[in-house]
Amino acid sequence: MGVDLSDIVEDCSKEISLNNIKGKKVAIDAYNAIYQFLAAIRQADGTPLMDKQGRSTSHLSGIFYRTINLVENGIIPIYVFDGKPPEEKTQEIQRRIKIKEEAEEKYNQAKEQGEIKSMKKYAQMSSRLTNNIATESKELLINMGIPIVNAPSEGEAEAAYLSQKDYAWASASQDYDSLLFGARRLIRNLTMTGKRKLPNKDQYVDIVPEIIEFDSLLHKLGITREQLIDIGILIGTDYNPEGIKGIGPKTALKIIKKYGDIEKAIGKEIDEKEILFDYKQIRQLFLNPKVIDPKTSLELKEPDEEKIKRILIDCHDFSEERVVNAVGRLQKAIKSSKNLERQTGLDRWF
DNA sequence: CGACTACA
DNA sequence: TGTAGTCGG
Repeated sequence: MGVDLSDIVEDCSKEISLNNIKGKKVAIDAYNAIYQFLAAIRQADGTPLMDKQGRSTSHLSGIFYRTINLVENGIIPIYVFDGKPPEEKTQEIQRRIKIKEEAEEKYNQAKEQGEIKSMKKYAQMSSRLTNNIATESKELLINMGIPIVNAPSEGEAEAAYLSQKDYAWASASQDYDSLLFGARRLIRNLTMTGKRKLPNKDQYVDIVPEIIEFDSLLHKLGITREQLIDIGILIGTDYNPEGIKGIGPKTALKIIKKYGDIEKAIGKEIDEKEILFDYKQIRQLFLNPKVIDPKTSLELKEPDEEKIKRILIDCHDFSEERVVNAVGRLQKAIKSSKNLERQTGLDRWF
């Protein structure tokens, strides 16, 4: 689940109103978003939304409606899809597969005992983002007129690159990895709806979008990007999920600030024998990830209403009324988004 | 998760 | 007009 920087980042994380993102392009980590939909859009017993053929449609519902909401709010989403993960991620990918298999097992047990709550919990944990789900999601987005980018490798890295090169104003993900990849801004909780249920509790909390600005984060912590990466490596990243035993975010920050980098802390607060990974190589994965330059500006396009209807209504049994209504909202929203862009573009000349 | 409905 | 509850696929 990426690098857990929450403890050292939270002081720098500021609430942001959707109004402040109006007219801006946001590179969305598509896998992160789709995974949330797959996990969350389910019935009480954990059954996902399905068409008549029993194929899951949770991802389509989630992408469709959330994207329209974003565009209605003047935000221009750019969905960034993962490519081939680096070799170094293999171990973490295997670990995740194992967790899902175990969750499936527990789901079956809960099902036998008719424990609805557990069924949902383990169904959520075992949700998988298949190639087919990614392909279907891309097809829907393209027909909605939403720009997508196929990352050559890590989506988070590509999203960070897009923000560095000004193809996007910010990147959006629940994970902090794009900060290690150098994203200029990271938006978390990029969603409209406020109240969310706390896991396992009958309590509700307000979920609001928040932003972390890369430069102010580094300034506030008094470190460089290289040092932030070293901190991440000590805590544990997708390339070394185990991190270093006994070192959490707070300790990692303290160590790196005191010694400067991992090398200089070895033999002091870090026992060399505890480093069971090639930290220099992992550093390079974050500093020089494989990315592509899209070369062309990423813009909204006119949606293809007929194609969207064919996908959602004909193929996946969505309600015609709902889809037609939503497509109408989307068309209108894209038009005003174009107007907004034209106006702010003109403003620069006056 | 987000749309939509029911109800104060 | 706001929100708790349920449905969607």
